[in-house]
Amino acid sequence: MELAPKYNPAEVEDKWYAYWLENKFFHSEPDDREPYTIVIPPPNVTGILHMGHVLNNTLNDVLIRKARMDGKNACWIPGTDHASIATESKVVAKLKAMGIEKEDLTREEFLRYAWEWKEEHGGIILSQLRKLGASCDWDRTRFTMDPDLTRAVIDTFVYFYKKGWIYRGVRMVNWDPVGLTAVSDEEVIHKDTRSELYYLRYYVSDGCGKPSDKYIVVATTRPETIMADAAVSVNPDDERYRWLKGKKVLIPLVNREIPIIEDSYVEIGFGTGCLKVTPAHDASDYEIGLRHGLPSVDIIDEHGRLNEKAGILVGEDRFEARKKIAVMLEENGLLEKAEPYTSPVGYSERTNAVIEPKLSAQWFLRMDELARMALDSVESGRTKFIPEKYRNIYRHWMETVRDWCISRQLWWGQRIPAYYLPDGRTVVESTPEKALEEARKLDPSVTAADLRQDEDVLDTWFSSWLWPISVFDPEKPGHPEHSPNRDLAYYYPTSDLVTAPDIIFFWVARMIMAGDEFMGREPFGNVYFTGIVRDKIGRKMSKTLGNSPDPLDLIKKYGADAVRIGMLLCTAAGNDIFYDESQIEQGRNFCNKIWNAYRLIKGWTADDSIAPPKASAMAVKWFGNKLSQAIECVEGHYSKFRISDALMTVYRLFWDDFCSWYLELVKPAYGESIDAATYGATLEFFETLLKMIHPVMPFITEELWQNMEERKPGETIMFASSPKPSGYDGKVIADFDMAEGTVNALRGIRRQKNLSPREPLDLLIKGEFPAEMIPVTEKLAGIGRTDMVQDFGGAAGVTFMVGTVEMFVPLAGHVDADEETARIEKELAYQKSFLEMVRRKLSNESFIAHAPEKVIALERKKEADASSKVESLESQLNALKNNK
RNA sequence: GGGAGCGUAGCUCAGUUGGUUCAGAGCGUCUGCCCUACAAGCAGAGGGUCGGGGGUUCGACUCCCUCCACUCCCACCA
Repeated sequence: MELAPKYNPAEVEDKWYAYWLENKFFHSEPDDREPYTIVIPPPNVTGILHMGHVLNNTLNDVLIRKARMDGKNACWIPGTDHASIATESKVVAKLKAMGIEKEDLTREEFLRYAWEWKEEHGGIILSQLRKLGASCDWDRTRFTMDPDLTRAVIDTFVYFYKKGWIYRGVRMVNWDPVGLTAVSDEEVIHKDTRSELYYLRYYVSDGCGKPSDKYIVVATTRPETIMADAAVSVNPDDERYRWLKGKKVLIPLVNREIPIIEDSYVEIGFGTGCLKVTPAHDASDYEIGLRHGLPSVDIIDEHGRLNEKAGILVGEDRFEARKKIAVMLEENGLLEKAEPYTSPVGYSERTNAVIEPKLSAQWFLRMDELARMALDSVESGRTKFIPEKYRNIYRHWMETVRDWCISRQLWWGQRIPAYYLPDGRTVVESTPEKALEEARKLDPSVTAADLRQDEDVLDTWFSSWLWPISVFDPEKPGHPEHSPNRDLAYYYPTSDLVTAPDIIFFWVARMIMAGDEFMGREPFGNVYFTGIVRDKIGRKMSKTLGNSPDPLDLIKKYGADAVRIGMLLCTAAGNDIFYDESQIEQGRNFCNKIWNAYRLIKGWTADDSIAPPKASAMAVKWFGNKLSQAIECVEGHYSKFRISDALMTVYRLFWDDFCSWYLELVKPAYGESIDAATYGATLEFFETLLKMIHPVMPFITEELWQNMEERKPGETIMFASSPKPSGYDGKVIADFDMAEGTVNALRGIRRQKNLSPREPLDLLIKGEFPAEMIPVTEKLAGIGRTDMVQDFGGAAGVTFMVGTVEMFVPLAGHVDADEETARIEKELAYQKSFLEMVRRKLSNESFIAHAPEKVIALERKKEADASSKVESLESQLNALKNNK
């Protein structure tokens, strides 16, 4: 088969992916090999592939393919997450477009639509991952709302409830007025936001609920909440307001009387030193309210609009109300001033709505014990973070974490298994039947119809945190005593987790907690944190900015291998990566380089009657050593998760050492055959290189590996064993470096003297040059004859040095004595000053006294080398003068 | 406001207990080449007083202090 001069990924990718699937190469079953397990960070079921997924899943795939070739039983569990809020809001939007309001539907009707939507759009992202080459065990695909995984979630809830760690209570929570649900602390993003700081006049009451002539000024960013004020607080040490003690003030506009209280929470120096206390709409005010027994008046409804209790501006959105009330205050002379002000405001992570602190009944999971165990697991090193800096972040979170609000006022998700008796008492059981049974123990007259199940569902992360356990054995969560099934026993704990740092608290920390609680050990050994993919100028990729390319377009244009390597080339763990299409181009170019190297090799005809030329024999010997050295280096990088370094090592090995040096050295003259021994070695090297590249570039390596020779059906490079280092002779590599240096110098001379590469030169060498490298330099530098000499004689030519070895090329008629003299003098000056520096160091008594032997010996060697160079350069100068 | 981290070539980054002729790599830039594997290529070149200042040391990109810049995480100053 004739190979095209350019690699065409489109022709090969689908073919090999289908082949891998057909043969179930990705599928894993427990056996007696060592397992290597990864669970995918499950993407949203309705999500589509973006560059962050590409980065993450490429890394996962590299690790899993590497492990597979290392002989481990590699298992990568794919799946998706039901993503409660995100999916529900998509479904709501879709229904709205169809003219259906969620409020008009029953829970069952809504869920029917939601499941329809999930069946239609769910899992698109998984099929996109296939285009990328992800070698997931698709037979094990999971969804967090699969019936048995849902069961695991419910059982977990029941378990913690019975343990006393889950409780329901009325608390100040983060309310998302767009998503219409409470969210956890982690789902609130604080952003500095520009607003106004309003200075309002609160008149002191005359004692009969009428304003006196005295007033105080209160600064607030939220004037629309004044109707919910329960007090105005000052600091007890604030001299300025001592006179206010025991007085009452009137809320502007509505003239309701509220007390002056004293609380040290109030900063004397901030604003006016007076704080309006609004317990229902501010978390810290709520605390103050509790301390002082103040009433809570909730004037904002679930949509963020003022309700009837506000008395004025009823039905207005909170931000509209703010503007309007500012005008009203102004008109009534109650607004002292308003100034621009920037302060942190909480936004919903999912809907980007401004969070409204709201008092409501929610379910919480106690974090203290779980956090303590999970902290220990990282502190002790049982779970390693890469890079390590995340340990600090993790520790800080664990030490300050508050109880986890796990209830959501949504329908899409796992419904909380709490059932209320008519008298308000609660039973928590995994099924309605069990609940009824328990309820009857409390009140024998209760019927199934009397029991009312809690309307809320659980936070999505309350199911995701079980992922590394439940994908293997859904029976286990909630049942620590249950003995693990075969899969769980074999695959758990998983090996490595690759994920983005922004879900370290949402997901990573909580998985560790669940692992500790139910399995008694952490769910993974290493957590590798990727960076965030940004565009060239550092902006986060986002749909609205339109700076995020569609990975599938890139794959179409450059090939999956190119996209993979392009993403990996510049990704140090934990560093954000600055995406630039040129990286993908570089990846494509590398594919092409591999392709063409193969075309060259394949074009040769081997002849076993030819003896290997000395240059080829040397090349084989050298590259064998070089290869082994590189393998060792790459293994080292992998073991430290330095993926881009591993990749770069292979890249340079292939491009520079293999293509530029090795292939050029063994390449037969045009039209001639290659000796069979060298040819065989070359194929072997090439195959080894393919194996090294395969984890990163699975498609092209499979294509070429299959093309190299007739493979048996069912054979694949995927299971070819990783190349192992076999030791190497540093001397051979160093000697070859010397030869490379010589070749480079000679090429320089040719260029400088404008000599054709075809015109053979003679080379005289004075000093220790490895004789076996002579064929190498001769072949690559076009040397006709090489002589080892004591003296260069007096002929005209160019003298140069490689390391400390002097070399000479006779070039009668090409030498410009003045030019040579200038060049040598320049070099001489440098060497002399270098020598002087070294000697100064060596004559420093302190240095001799303190420095270790090794360092001193090294300096002496430098001195010797430099002085021999000086000597040589000086004699070269003399020779030039004598020739004149 | 608290905490963490970073600052090395135009860009992205290496530099592994302070000591190799150590100031590096890839990409980009510039110069010259279509020499039958590859112009998605080949052969070369230029480019950094390692953020500033101080200190410890025989010796500092590396350790300490300080200042400056940037980034991230956490956070109830209205």
